[in-house]
Amino acid sequence: MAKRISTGRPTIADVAARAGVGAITVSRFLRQPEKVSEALGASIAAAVRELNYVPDLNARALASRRTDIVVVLVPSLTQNIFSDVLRGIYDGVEDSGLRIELNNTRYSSAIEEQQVHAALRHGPAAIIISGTEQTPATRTMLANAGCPVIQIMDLCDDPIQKVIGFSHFRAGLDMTQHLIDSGYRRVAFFSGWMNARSKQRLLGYRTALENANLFDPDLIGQMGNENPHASRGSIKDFHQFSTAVMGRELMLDMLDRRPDVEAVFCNNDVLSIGALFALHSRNVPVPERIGIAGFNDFDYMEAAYPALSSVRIHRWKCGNEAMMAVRHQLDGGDVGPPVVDLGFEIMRRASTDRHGTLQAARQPEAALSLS
Amino acid sequence: MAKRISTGRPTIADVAARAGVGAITVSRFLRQPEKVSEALGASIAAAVRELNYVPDLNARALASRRTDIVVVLVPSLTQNIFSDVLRGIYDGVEDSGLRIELNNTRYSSAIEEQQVHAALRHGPAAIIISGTEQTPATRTMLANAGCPVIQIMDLCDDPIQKVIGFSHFRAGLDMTQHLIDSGYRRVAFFSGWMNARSKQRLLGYRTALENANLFDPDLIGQMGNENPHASRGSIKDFHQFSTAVMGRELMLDMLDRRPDVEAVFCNNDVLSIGALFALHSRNVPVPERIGIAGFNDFDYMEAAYPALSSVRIHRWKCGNEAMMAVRHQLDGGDVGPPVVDLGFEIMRRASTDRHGTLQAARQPEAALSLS
DNA sequence: AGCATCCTTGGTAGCGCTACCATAACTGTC
DNA sequence: GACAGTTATGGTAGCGCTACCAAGGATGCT
Repeated sequence: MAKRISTGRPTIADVAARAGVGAITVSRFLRQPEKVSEALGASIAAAVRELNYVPDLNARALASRRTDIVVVLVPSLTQNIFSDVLRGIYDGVEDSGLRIELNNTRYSSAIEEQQVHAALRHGPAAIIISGTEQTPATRTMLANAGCPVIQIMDLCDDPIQKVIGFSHFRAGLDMTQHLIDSGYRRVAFFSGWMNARSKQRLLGYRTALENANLFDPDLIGQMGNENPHASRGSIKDFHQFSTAVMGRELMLDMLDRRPDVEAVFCNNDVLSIGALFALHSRNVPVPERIGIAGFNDFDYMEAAYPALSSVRIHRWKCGNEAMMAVRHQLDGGDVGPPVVDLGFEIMRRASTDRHGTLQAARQPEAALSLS
Repeated sequence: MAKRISTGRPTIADVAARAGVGAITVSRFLRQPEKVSEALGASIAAAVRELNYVPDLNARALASRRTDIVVVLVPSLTQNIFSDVLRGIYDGVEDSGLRIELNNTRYSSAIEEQQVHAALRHGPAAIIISGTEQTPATRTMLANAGCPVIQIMDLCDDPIQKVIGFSHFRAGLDMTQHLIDSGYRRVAFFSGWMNARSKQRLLGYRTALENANLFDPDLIGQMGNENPHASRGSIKDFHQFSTAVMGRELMLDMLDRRPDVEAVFCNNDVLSIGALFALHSRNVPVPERIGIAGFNDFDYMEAAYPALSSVRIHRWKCGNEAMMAVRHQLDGGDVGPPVVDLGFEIMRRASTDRHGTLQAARQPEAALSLS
């Protein structure tokens, strides 16, 4: 009778006995098969198969002080932005044996710090963290984590190890410039609650308008000053950061307050959908009277009538490249360039095509496609 | 010189030495403080604080054969449905010390089976799994997992331990009935790729129409027969299950094919948005000429013009109740009722209000709210 | 007082794996 | 053919924690 209840599952010692080798050789074969001769490898593989042996990950973790867990920290689960990033991460994890521990930081540095601290307790294989605005304590912990650390969805000059993302400032700047170039003068900015990255986009908006001598602070519409995620209370009547209802209300309010508004740049696509419906309800012609642009380029932007312009950002790619970088490093590869700029794309569609140039240009195409 | 490089972090032995007690007493104090006398507890707590001791989770896992990891399996990250469920789970995990390992099964039973198998290798604290359609092998593994197992987002008669969700069949049935009651006769059904739960909703739709002698298979519009998630190839040009563009195309096609169509029940809100824009583009009056209903009740349904009817399902609550049930069980509580039906709500809005009854009924309310 | 019972505390012996070192076998060089 | 250098294999000793058992002291009862 054993003193301790064992799992009953075969252990590495069972495999070693059956294959007639030392336990350490089995361990070595499982992790670095090339270091074991072919003959032994074959008999070990056979023993593993016959016993249906599966290594115990906890024992491995204790002995090696390293797990297979990639810790991912995202600020929010509400927005599809991060589901796309996560999809990229999951599509990159396949067949790697890595597991993903997902943490929700709720846009709170304090929660993020605590989660990083907790995560380091079990020696993660790697850490993927959203944004570049970590607290000094978090940065220090991450710098000393002893594993790959990838920051994503933003850019900065001094990443902890590596950052993969794009410039929110430039994205805001370029879309605003597009609106100006399309002939709109009084360009509004709509947003829900703003995080650090939203603020960069707002700064880009402001800069573009200031450069054109068109900036008017009165045209900035914002709802929801609190960070609904960071608070622990009132979980049930949870608020989202940006909703279509907010976009509608912002638009209706702006129409009343500033009927001379010519275009709105929405910090989030979902706001732009709400704004569009508000204009529909008031029979305001889009894009002739008022132009609309969003941010993120979710799929419904293209389907809208009129189709809505937006800034396409590479969410899936961002997550996927981060995971690929992690795997590359875990396989012994180098870190590569510390800053990877994935860029973005200004999607010019009917909703900002004030003078019908887009349609005119497209006409021949459409004709061709019908032939 | 130690034979093995230790972490350098204080261990339980260091704490025990400092507090002048046995290591096991420290361990006991950390896990079940009530079993240790107050005097010793105080000095142990002091030692923990002074040394900044943090237990090693991997060692704990190896010795106790149980981790703090709750394994969550969802079929998709694409749809906001599951981000809401996840939010509920995360809102329930706070301050529990539990960690979440998120797996994406891609609507594939084979992948799900493999992930459950892998997850059980590290003795999870609990498992939360979407749906009730597990393979026999998966069911067996889960039944023997030796930890709480909660199935969510659907119902069945024989849960593995406990199921928390709602009836997709009844939801489909009730919404279709609502359309019939609103005066629509030729009611279409739009869907993208369909999973088991979507099929239940379709069955509800069909049943309601058959009961009213109105079923017409020609009015079912569907796009995307493949399961884009289960395949491993072509990850980059990834398709979503249901998109607004699909909804638009389905609507345009239906208008051409069956101009007599009177209403559409979309299996997903995002399809209904596309359908609405398609009708806008053809100047078809909603809800007078054609009614539209969706499923999920995302926030933009209320903001649309006209506001879109939908089936509100309790995604957040589903995730949250699952997590609460897990914690209750881990704290030694009982499993409770094996089947928890969270129900759903038919949100009647302007898009299905063919005869203006809703508006008429609301008028007094609106007047009151202005006073 | 004597005995049974409960509660608190500690010692021992692993959990299943891998790091470190040692050894043996093989290779190539002069 | 002797030597160094390389490669393949194994033994030992933990990694840091907790399950199990035992012992001692306190309590309650007859």
